[in-house]
Amino acid sequence: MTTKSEMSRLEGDTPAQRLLALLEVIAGKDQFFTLQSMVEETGLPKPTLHRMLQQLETSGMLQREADGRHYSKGSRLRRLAESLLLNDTVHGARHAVLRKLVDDVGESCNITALSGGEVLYLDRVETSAPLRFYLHPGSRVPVHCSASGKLFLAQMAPAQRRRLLNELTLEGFTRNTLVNPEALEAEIETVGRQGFAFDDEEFLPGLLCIAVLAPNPDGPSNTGLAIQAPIMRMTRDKALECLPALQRAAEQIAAINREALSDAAQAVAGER
Amino acid sequence: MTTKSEMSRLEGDTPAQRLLALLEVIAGKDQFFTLQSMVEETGLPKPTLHRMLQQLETSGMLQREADGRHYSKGSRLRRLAESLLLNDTVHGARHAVLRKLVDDVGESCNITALSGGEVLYLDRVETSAPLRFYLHPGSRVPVHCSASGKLFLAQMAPAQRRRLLNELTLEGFTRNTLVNPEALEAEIETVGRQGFAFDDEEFLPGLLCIAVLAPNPDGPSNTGLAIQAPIMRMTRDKALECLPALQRAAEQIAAINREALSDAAQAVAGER
DNA sequence: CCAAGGGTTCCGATATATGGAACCTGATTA
DNA sequence: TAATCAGGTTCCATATATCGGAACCCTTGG
Repeated sequence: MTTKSEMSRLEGDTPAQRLLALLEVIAGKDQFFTLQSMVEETGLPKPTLHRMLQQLETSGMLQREADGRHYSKGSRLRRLAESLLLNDTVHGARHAVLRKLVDDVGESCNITALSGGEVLYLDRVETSAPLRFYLHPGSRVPVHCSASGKLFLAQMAPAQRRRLLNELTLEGFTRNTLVNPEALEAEIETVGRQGFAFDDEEFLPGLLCIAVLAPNPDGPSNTGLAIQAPIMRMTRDKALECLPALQRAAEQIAAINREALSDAAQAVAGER
Repeated sequence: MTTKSEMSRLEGDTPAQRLLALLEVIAGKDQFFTLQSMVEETGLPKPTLHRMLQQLETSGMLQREADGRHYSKGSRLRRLAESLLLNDTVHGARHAVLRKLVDDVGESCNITALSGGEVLYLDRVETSAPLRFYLHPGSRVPVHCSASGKLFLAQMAPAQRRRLLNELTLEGFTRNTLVNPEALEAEIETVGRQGFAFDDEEFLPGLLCIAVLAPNPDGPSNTGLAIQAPIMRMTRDKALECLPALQRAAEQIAAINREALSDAAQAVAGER
């Protein structure tokens, strides 16, 4: 079953990226593993893998058992993982705000960012209601058919926006998707004036979203916050009722971002 | 204060290892950071660091804020860390056994392995008693003056042992350190017969240890288990009273190792 | 309009990675 | 005891990535 099926051959353009991909495979293992088992799992040539594992071993990321054939995760790797998770209060704080918002409005919510001309889902908390859309952090959607995407567009300088939109094809996903540039411009103008945006089945049939930006007084914001619900439970009017809670949450997230930025500027070396 | 003090210039012999070291620095950051701040912290040339960060960004390990200057940890990095910690029940299980042993005997205990001719501390749980030696996982001590080290030596074939000891200098740390090869051989012989070993102030003055190996029927064991206590609270006789508890714990750890190995051999692809 | 402090790009010299093939090693089998 | 085999390890010519000084490009802020 693990023969030659769908192993992704450790994609990556550079050696370093391939090594990270290897680390991900290793991270998922809950047992000891051997060179050979990794060869089968990743499809990499044996000497290549041998070299990679050797590097990880000499740097203390992996360790070998007595037999010299089985590897397991080293203490340095574990410390790295712990440190990564411990020192991520920014994400933790954002996530807490998100969770609270989901509690308040009873629908799935997510935090988004503009990345490479697309909207990137940074984090997401699902409602507990049985009927729901399943979208996960890390996925991307086009700007022109996303509520927060339209907000990102609205805060751009016109020239900048035109440059971006010229490179993009306004792909139509549903009957409601704005594929006409003029219509999109008009919508963006409205959205910019209002300070919030809808996505009324413009990307997925049956999905209605409302979004705002985490306000950033010093310039454009790259943090969107959106509620997503099936139209079975949500209308534009109902969504508007959630707007205050949404804006409150957005302000909290803005405060978290602001703090993280100013901390970084000072770079105080205060460990606890 | 962060000017030119003691930044370690990201040690590492290969690019990949340097990148991992960079990841460790990033892991410790709890805020956004910029290229420039990393240059100051690591001493790496700007273009080099720029390339590294770029690689991490394009692979989703990092992400940039709206200003394009501040980086933060990406979702893929977070997932990697979570996966690393979640799928490490081997370590978790071992640690639980260790913790229980510390409860039972009331003194600090650790799990060790032989690595590159030295004894490596894999894990350690401290007693709560106020007076204690502070040694941490990842540190190394010479084989000839460590209780578990002597056990590792005792299970080697004589030729193998001689090869190792010939390369080592029997450095003396205390009055009790066995620096005489004949005396060491005799001790090893005793230790091998008994199945347990003492370190009676042979490495650190005032520190007494007793160790056993996690038994491995299929060959030599690379897992030692030791109790370490200050002589204020511990004598050889008292240590012997702890031996049954120690051996019980060692057997449990052996069972955990055995399981992890057989799982690995089968390499069943069962996710939950 | 001109600095100045970042970030980004260039590019030739250099160091690494690559992976097929050969080699070693210990365990099993004949 | 020798032949076999399944890993692991090493070799090495070639392809690729890294390195980092220097120059370039932005965005502030005077």
